[in-house]
Amino acid sequence: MQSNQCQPGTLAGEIRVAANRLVRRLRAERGEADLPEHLFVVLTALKKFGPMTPGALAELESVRPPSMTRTVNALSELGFVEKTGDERDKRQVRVELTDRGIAEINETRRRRDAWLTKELSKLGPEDRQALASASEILKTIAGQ
Amino acid sequence: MQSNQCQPGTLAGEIRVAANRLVRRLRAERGEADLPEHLFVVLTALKKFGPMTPGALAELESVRPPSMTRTVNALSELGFVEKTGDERDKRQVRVELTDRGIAEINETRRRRDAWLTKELSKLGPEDRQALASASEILKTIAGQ
DNA sequence: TATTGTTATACTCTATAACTATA
DNA sequence: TATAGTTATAGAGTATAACAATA
Repeated sequence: MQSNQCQPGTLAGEIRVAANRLVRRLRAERGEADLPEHLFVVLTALKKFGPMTPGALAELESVRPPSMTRTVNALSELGFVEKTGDERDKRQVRVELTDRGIAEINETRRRRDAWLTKELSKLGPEDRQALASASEILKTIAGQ
Repeated sequence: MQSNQCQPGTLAGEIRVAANRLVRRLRAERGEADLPEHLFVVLTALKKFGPMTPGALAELESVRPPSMTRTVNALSELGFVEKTGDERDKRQVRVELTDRGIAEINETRRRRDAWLTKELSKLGPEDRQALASASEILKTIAGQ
């Protein structure tokens, strides 16, 4: 059932379809109060890696700089990040999590993954392990 | 390294971030000539399941009926599907692959996954197996 | 009345091109 | 000149609301 998908070409299509379908489903399941995905991933990136420039965030998330400018501004208006100028290179901007941003990550995490968490709880440990491994692999591939 | 992601809650976040990042990356890698993802997945669904109504396609892909109407019309204008009225229930529409649509699937598959296929070829068999398993699991979860 | 699908309209997220400020 | 970021504008894909046709 799975062995015939181990050729790289076929597998690529399977992965692409699965990822796109999941993203659409997650959007449909997301509650009104939840932060949109592209905002939330920036908060988690800042928590994981510390303060970053908009350019670095754009590269990490595979979007163009103007898109990240809008994302960062939206987070700033919500009070979840703070933009400060770099002293040494005044072209650069430092984007930093605020206390409210950190709190938002923690509160949101519990709420927003409710549907997917429930689905995952129905799986056996082997399936969960496969998903954990796959997540790591895909994040690495997508971030190159 | 992976065992700490096997709690359903944490894992949900990992999967969500990975899926969204991959979708963005695939969009960035996609060539000009390639069919957009939401059009392509409908062609593959019709190939796999045979002729379907727009409503069934919308449910399968987790989009709303008006969105699927636009998708099906775009495919119809490209000559890849044909819409015919149901004889017995004249409200319903039957969406069917054309020969050109079938050819498009085959031609496109080879082209469009080039980048991801190349990345997957660098992986070992265990990683590929994990991705194959994960794709199946995620498609099932997202399709419910 | 309920169901299937469409049209009209608007929102979200992204991109490219052009611009400003700094190095 | 080159780089970091922003502003202006447009395109793609989705949604909700209102509508038409049929059951």
